[in-house]
Amino acid sequence: MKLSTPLPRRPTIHDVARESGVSVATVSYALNRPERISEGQRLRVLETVAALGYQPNRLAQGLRRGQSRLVGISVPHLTNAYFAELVNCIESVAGRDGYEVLQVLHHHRPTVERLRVAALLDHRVSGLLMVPSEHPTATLDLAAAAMVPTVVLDRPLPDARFDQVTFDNRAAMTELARHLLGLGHRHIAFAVSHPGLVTTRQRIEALGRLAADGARVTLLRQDATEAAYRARLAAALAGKAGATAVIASNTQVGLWTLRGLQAMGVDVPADVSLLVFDHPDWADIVRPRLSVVDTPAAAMAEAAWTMLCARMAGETGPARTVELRASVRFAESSGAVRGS
Amino acid sequence: MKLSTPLPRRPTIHDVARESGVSVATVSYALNRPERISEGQRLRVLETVAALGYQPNRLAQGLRRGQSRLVGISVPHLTNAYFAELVNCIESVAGRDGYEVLQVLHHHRPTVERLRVAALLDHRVSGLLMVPSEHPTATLDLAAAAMVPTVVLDRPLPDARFDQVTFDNRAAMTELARHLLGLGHRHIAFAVSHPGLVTTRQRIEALGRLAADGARVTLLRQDATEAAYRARLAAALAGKAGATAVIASNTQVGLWTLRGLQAMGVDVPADVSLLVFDHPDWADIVRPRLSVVDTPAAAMAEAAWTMLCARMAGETGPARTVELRASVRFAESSGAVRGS
DNA sequence: CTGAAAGCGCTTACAG
DNA sequence: CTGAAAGCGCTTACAG
Repeated sequence: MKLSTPLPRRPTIHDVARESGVSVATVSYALNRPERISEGQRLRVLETVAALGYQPNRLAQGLRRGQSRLVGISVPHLTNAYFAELVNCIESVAGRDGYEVLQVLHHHRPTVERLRVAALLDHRVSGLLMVPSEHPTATLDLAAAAMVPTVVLDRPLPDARFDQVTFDNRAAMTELARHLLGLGHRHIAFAVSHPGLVTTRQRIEALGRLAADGARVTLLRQDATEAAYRARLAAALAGKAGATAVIASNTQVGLWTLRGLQAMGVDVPADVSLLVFDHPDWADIVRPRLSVVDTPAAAMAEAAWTMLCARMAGETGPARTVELRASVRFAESSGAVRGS
Repeated sequence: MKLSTPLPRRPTIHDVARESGVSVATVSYALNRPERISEGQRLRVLETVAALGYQPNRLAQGLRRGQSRLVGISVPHLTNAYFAELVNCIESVAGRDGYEVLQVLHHHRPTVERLRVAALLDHRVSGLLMVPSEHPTATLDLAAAAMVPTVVLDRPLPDARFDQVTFDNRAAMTELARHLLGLGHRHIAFAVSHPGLVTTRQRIEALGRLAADGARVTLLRQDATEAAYRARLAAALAGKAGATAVIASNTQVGLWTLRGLQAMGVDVPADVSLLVFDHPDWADIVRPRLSVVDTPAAAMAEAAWTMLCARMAGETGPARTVELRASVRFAESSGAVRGS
C-alpha cells in the first residue's frame, strides 16, 4: 500500500485512521474488538497498521484504561543469585502474559525501599512483587494505600493485608540441625547478615530448639568487612568449647565463611562442618562439596505470579500465604564431629 | 488540614486543586515551576499535596510530556552474574537520576529479543540499553525506527547508528595467550557457548595469532547438555597432541569445564590449565584458584549510562564507542605445561 | 456497523 | 501571578 508521506515521528492512531479512511474509533475496534467491526474494515485497518508500523502507545492506553500492564518488582539487589533467579523467573512469566517488569533494588535499606516502591506506584504498576527489607512497614502502607495488588516474596510478614509466598525456613533449619546433632555436634554457629529478618528469626527459633538436646548455638553476625567477620568467625571456633559447625544464612556469608576457614587452615569437615542456605552454583565444585539448602526460587516465582494475576484480575477475599518446601542436600562439607 | 472527604481512589491533580481552592494549572506550577507562582499559593498547594498523599500520575505526565522517564534494558538473562551486575549497576544510577528500569530478557533468542524490545518501545521508554543477541539486526532496526536513544552494551556491533560500550576482548585474550605460550602450551582449547557472537569472534581472532608462534587452537562448542559437553572436552584433551589448556568463554562454561575436569580426574594445572572469562565469585575458593579475566561490569554500566543520559538530553552527533580494559588475574589454575 | 465526542490526568502556551 | 482551555494518544459509551 502507498503512504501519503513518511512520518518524522511514531505513527498514532490518527495516522492509521487517516490512511485507512476511517475514524479512530474504528481503528481501535479493529485492534481491540474485532467482533464489533466488519471484516473489510478490519482488514484494511490492519493493512495500514502493518504498513505504518503502528504500535499503540501504552502510556495513553494505560491512562485511559486505568491500568498500565506494568508490574513492579522490588528486591534487595541482583548480586545474590537467589534474588536474580526470582527476577529472572518473574520476567519470563510476566512477558508471556503481556506484562512488563519495572524493577527496583533497595539494597536492604528501608528508606531506599520506600522511595523506589513509591516511584513504582507513580508509574501506576498493575501489580507489585516484593522481597521486603528488614523494616518494610512504610513501604507496605504505601502499597496498601495505593490499592495495588501486592505479593510479598520470600519473607513472610505478620501482615494480613498481603498475599505471601515463602518457603518453610523452620523445617529446613530443623533438618540441618537434626543432621548436625546426629553427627555429634553440640555447638553450632549460625552466621547471618540480617538478624532482624523474619526468615532469620524463624531459622534461629528452629535452631534454638536444639538447646533442649544439650546443644549450644552461637549467633555470628556478618560484619561490614570480610576481615572483621573472619576475626569473629575465628573467635567462635576457638578453644575446646568452640563451635564445630557453621551454618551460613546465604551464599555470600557462606563464601566469606569458606574463604575464612581456608585462610585459617581449618579442615572442612574434619575440624568444622559447613552448611549453606541458598544453592550457590559452585556448591559441588569446591572441595569438600557443600551441604546446601536448595531454595525453591522458580516455584516461588511461579506461585507468586499466579496469585498476583488472580488479584490483578479482580479476585478479592482474604490474603493467602503459600509456603513451599526447600530441599536440603547433604554433601561432604558436613561430617561427624572430631572424636565422636 | 481538614479534608472534605477521604477518597476511595488515588487523588488526582483536580482533587488537589479543589482542596486548595486553586486551578489545576496552579497545582502543576507549584510542583514543576515554583518560580512561576506566589509563595503563599505554593505553600498551600504543597500542604494539600502532603495531606492527600498526592503523587503525579507518571502515565499522564509521560503522555503529555512525550517522555516516560522509563529506560529499557534488554539482556540475555540474569543467571549469569555478569549480566546481573550490569543490570544492578544500571538500576542504581538510573534511580539516582529519576528514571525507572523496564527490564526484559531475551535468552539469546533473536525473536524473543525483537518481541520484548518492541514491548519496551510500546511503553515509550526514553532510552534503551541492550546486550544484544547473536542476531540483533531486526531489533536494532526497531530501535532506530523508534528514534529512541540507544546504547549497545558488551558486544560491539558494526553498526554506526548506535553508541556502544564494550571492553577490549582482543587485548584480554592476547594477554591470556601470551601467558600460556610462555608456560609452554602449544595446544589450547577455547570453550564457547555462542561462536557467532562478535566478542567471541574477536577472542578467536586474537587467539588465532598464536598460530604464528606454532601453537594450535581448538574451538570447543558448549553443547545443550553438560554430559555432551564433557564428552567433547575429553576428546579435545585426549592423546599426546591433546590440548593442555582450556580457556572458558564465560562463567557457566568455566563451571562445566571445571566440573568435567574434576570428574575425569584431570589435575589442574598439572595436566591441564584452566582460565575463565568473567569473574565468578567462587574463583578464589576453588582449588586451585582460578585465573580469570575480570570484566569491568560496573565501569561499563557507568559509561553506558553517561552516554545514554547525554543522548536523552538531546545530544546529537555521530555514534561513539567506549572500549574499557578488563584486568586479567592469573592464579594457580594456569601453570607450566607438563615436562616443559 | 460506524463515527463524533467525552474523558483518562497531566502540562503549557495564552489571555487576563 | 492566575486560570480557562487545548491537547498528548488512546478507549468507549452513545447516537445514528
